[in-house]
Amino acid sequence: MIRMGLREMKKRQTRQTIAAQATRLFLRHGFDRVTIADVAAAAQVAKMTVTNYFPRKEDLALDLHEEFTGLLARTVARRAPGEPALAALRRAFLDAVDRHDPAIGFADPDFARMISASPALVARLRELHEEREDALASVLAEETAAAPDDPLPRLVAAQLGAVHRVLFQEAVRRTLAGESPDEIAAALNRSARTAFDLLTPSLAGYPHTA
Amino acid sequence: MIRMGLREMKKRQTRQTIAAQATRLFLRHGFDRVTIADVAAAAQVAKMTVTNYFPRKEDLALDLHEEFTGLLARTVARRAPGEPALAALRRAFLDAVDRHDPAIGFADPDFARMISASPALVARLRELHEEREDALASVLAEETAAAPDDPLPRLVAAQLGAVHRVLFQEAVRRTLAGESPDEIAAALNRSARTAFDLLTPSLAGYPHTA
DNA sequence: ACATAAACTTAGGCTGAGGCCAAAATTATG
DNA sequence: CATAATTTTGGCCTCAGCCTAAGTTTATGT
Repeated sequence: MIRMGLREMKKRQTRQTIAAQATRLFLRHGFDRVTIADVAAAAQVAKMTVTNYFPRKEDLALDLHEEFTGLLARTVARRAPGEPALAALRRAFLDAVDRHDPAIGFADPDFARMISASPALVARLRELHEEREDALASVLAEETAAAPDDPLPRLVAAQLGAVHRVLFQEAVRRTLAGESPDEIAAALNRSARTAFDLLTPSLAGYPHTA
Repeated sequence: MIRMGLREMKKRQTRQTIAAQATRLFLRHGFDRVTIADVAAAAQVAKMTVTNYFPRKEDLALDLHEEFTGLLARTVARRAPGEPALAALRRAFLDAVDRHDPAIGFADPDFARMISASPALVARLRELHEEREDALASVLAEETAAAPDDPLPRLVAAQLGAVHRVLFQEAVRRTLAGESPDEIAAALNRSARTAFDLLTPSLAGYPHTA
């Protein structure tokens, strides 16, 4: 049994209730037409409490953060010793496609519609993609013991991040177009192979183990 | 002489005055501490007039839009027939470095500081990078007569866009660090070569003219 | 030249996000 | 059981973004 006081239990409970009510309202009425006050009322807490748990309104809808932004960095950090980053990410992505993993873009059509319809959420998603790329760049810089102003880790992270961003967007686009998860998976599989094949000549040897 | 009515003249004048006053205030006090009402007062117009010309407050500080977002697409569209996109962009970027072109990240330290200090402006900059990438993707898709769901043009555009984004960020970072334009140009030249060399194995043959 | 139409500007008000604060309620700790 | 730490609360404030209705200026057709 995990050590956890009553206080922490209640916090989780409150946070969970707020997020659940928020998601419910957002899906029903659209992100922009639901106010923080509405969420607070539905969760039966004060407006300020909502803000305490979710500093920005967008976080109410995109409560992934750590899981999402650390995805690429974790995959690379945990890969087999000596394996190129590109190969590890390729494998991980294709696995995620098979799992219909939400982290690479699989989502309910309603959820996808909610996100796409809101400029604020789209902007937040852009920010998350960037954070994810930065985290990957950090791992690559560390691993290769690159000098602080060596542009290579950032460049490689940008290439790899770009691939994942484009594939994420394709998943969302197809979801909005009404395709089934299996159709989307098949298409993503093809696109991913195209993408990773494209980068292979440039990145297959990174990081250099020489 | 260009044909232009009195009305259009006045509009330009008003827009120019608003933008100038806004920039002056932003540089002096910081973006977030200047309100639209302040700008309106300084430009001696109504608050709503400011909003009419610049729907978003961020546009008051980043009034580049067309010039910036069309940069890559234009370079590729106007390159010599048969020249790879990568080669054209490489040449254009290195030229821009020599020119200390603001469009690739050269800016006054004060201006750079103003942008970086404001989350809203940083977010807007992300959005502009994305628009630029989308414009490039459109040109590439058109040129290669790619099928609507062919991921290749988007992937290539993402790679090329990523390079430009990383280099832009490096320019800003070095500006904030107090480096001189010449120092920055020298560093950017090296980084750009690294970046374009990195992509060469993957992209030198795109688009295929076969 | 004049009247009418079109376009732009204006003042004012409204909503909602985000930030702040002091007080009350709740939980933890000695 | 008392005291300290934390969370919640309600209320207040500023400002961006949007709207409306009216006023002003410029363009157009007769």
